[in-house]
Amino acid sequence: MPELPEVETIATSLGPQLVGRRIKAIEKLDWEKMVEAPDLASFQQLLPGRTVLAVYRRAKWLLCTLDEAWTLALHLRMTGSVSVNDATFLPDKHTHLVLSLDNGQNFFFRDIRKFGKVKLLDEIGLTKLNASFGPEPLGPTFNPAYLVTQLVRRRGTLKPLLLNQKLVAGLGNIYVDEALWLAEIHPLRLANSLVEAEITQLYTAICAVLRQAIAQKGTTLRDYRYGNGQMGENQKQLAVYQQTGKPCSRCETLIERLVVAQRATHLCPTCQKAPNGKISPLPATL
DNA sequence: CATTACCTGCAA
DNA sequence: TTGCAGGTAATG
Repeated sequence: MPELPEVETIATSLGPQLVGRRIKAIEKLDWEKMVEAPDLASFQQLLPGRTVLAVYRRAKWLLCTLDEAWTLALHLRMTGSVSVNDATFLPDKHTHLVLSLDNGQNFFFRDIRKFGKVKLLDEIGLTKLNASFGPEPLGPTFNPAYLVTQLVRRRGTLKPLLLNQKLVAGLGNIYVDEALWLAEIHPLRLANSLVEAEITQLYTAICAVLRQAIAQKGTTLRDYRYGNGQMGENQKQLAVYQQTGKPCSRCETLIERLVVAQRATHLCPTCQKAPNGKISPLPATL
């Protein structure tokens, strides 16, 4: 579910609820496979007693800086959500991790599909996690020049590359489709076929869709919530994602759905001209 | 590069 | 009943 804007929104709302709190105990942990590191016994031994110093996001990871140089890292994957609740609120069957806090509240990690992951990282683990991702798209090292150097030397289809967290961190299926529509670029274009002007346009579009989505507190399609169960608003702004059959807001052509890299992909076939050799000849205007 | 696996719930 | 879902790792 959550991509960069959703995890960013969650981190922002979670910070005031967690920073300064001490974790008293692990009250529930009934899906042990979600603990990726360290081993389960160490996780259970090390976490109680830690104090939360900061909450932030890197890529799609939600990171809680703890004392003694530990970091609690959570990945929500498709259906994960977190919340902080009064002690009277009991976890349901999908809530697989509950941490009691020193103010009497409980931190919940709920995940219907059980794809979510939690790790307790030392400084080396955190460094390795950071190194496994490309630049933050809204940070200083992601810029048109970087995108040019990355795309010109890569073969392969554009959309899967944009989903690759090593190229740029935090994009997922929603925002890749939205950015490609905004940039008027077809998802099946080969990465090394883009000219510089298109790459600059793509860069601008990626930043724009992410900034708008953050301003809208994320896209709630089904499960995503932030804060006290609130829904995002960005689903009202989607141009193509899950808009199959509706008219394009730029040209009125009906939005189409296809499958690219095994992922549902939405586009305007008029605005986003078909790539050479894949669907139809590339118009000379490109 | 494509396919499969990991899981559950929901809509068609 | 089938297909589909915001993600990613593992496997041919």
